[in-house]
Amino acid sequence: MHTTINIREIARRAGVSTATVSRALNNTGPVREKTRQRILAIAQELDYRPNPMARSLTTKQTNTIGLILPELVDEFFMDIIHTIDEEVYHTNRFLMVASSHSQRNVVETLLDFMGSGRVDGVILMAPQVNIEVAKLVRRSKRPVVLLNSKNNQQQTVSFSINNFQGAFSITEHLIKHGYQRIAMIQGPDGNCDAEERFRGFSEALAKHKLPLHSSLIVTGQFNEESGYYAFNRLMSQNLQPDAVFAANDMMAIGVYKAAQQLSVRIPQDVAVVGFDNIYASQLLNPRLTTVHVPIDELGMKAIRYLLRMISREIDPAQSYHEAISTGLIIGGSCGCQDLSR
Amino acid sequence: MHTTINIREIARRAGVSTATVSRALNNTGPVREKTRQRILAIAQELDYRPNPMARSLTTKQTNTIGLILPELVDEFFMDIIHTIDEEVYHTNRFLMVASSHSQRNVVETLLDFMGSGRVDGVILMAPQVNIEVAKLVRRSKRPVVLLNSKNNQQQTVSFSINNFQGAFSITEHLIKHGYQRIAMIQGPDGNCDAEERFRGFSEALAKHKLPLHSSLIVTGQFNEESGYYAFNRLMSQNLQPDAVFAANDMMAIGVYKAAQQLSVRIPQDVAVVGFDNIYASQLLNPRLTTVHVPIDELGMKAIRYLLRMISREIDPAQSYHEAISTGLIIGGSCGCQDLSR
DNA sequence: ATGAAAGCGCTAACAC
DNA sequence: GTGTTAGCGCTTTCAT
Repeated sequence: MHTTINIREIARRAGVSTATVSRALNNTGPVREKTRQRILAIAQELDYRPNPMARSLTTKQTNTIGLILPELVDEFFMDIIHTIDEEVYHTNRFLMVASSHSQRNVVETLLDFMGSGRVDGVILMAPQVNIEVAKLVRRSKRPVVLLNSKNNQQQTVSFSINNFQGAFSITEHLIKHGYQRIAMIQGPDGNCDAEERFRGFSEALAKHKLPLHSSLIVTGQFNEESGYYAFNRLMSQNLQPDAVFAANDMMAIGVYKAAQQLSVRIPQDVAVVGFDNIYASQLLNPRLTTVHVPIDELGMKAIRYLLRMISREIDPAQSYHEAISTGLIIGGSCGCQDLSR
Repeated sequence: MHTTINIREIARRAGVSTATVSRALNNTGPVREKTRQRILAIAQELDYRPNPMARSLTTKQTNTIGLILPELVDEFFMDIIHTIDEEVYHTNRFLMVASSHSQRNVVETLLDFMGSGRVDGVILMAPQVNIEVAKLVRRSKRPVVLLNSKNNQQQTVSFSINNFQGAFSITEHLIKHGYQRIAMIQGPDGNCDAEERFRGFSEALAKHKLPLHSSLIVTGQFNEESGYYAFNRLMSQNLQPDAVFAANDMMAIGVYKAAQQLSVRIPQDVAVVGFDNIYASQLLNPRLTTVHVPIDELGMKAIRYLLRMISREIDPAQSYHEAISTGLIIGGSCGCQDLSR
């Protein structure tokens, strides 16, 4: 088994110095055309591939992007990975993916990624970013782009879904249907997506002078199971809702399951709407009315911005925030004539 | 902004040599306990993190695992990533993810990952692995584990779903229902999952002496749209099926949509079954009868095996193959009493 | 246009 | 138990 071929070997065979080989291969500095050709030919023939570690050691560039997600489940996160991979691939870089296995660990993962120079930059999705993490991000030598974090973090770069606007619109949509007792199944405490969605909900109620019944507000965990239990709880009390806004589609699916068991008809007895527009939401019967989250756009903007920070085309110290608009997807679950089936 | 702190700085402050620091930090070789403590304290205080590139350069280990998937879409692949990340994380490694953006590119990605030593090993899912790739894998210096590839590749390590068995069972299940004209919507040509599923289907028919009508075999692309068109085609011909086996759930979803538009009732008019048991399949009405694919187990076995190859606990030159059994998920779409709703 | 040589930060013989 | 030193493979001044 032949030993790994390195730049010295190429240089030796071409009868030049390693410096020249380096210049020829990287198009950095002048090399006589003839020499260039010779070097390239030899490198080609030997299938030479520069050792990325050695290169990184000198250049301090890894050509690697880090992506930290809260969890590695759901098509939602898959879409993020997909979009970012696409962009990373086209710029000849690599993608490291990690999930923040616990809140404590966002910090560790971040440190491992950045502190030691394993990546050139990080995209961090952390709907529950705490102060410690925020501090870390601000101090980081490598650029970091935040996704769906509290947008009041100063001195950071972040992109997020306009949760407020989405929640506000869909709530107004329910109000225009004439529903009077609109319940909300909130997302988990401390999750800023959840908070913003709740804010959109309550401000829409306020605008239309509808009361906010505390008994109609329950908290879920953004998963199917909690939606299921939440709906059961809502229907078992005196004040029953005529419409339910689940803070995400997974919980809405739980609502559908519970409704079926309780023989509650959607939307005749209770209207249901969600948030995210996941693939499964279109399979529900009736199709779920929900808020479309342009996840591709989110990922795309984040990675493009990060790459420009890395190339210093944008000053990494400059803070920036952008909220991406959502859109309403009308199904039959809100009481509208469902056009999709 | 202070310059990056390195091992020399730690050594200087501790009044020892870099060698000692290295030994203390890595628990390799003897260090007097008192010295150890001092070094550790200083490292801690300065929040010192060894440069992984420098380390890799000497040790020839990257602590990074490469994962190459056909595409970065679907919960299916997300589950793979999830499982592998979990294991990778617990062994203090990192995960690089890439999709083989085109068949041509499996080769390039593989070469980039391995040839240059960016990763310690690779998990490659390539249902259409060609000869060029197979050769590459066999020659590779770094261990490679193949997922769902043709299991007749010699001298490789591979894990796969037992597609044959799954397809055979579910086809037999349909036969036991008494269906006589069972159609199959196949997966794409050259895809070995697809081929095996078809083989299971046709052998089951053969075993029960049922004819294989070529007009009842159509080819899809493993996506919803192609399932939709395939079903339309099947229903528009003289010989209409009384049951349809879609080679994966996504195509089965397409079948459901087409059936609804054609006012074909499932299972009264035509029974439908799928393969994969994706999340969405349980949302269909009636719930889809399908084959459960233990994707977690697949990912887990692959990564565990790979790690053992990397640690030389297992000889990487030794070839190995294991097929993971599937299970039947009974819904209402095959004509069985659906228990789930 | 090319080469010599320093150095990136770390590990691992080998010496003491 | 600790230090010296030679790399690992590459890029990059600085000469020439």
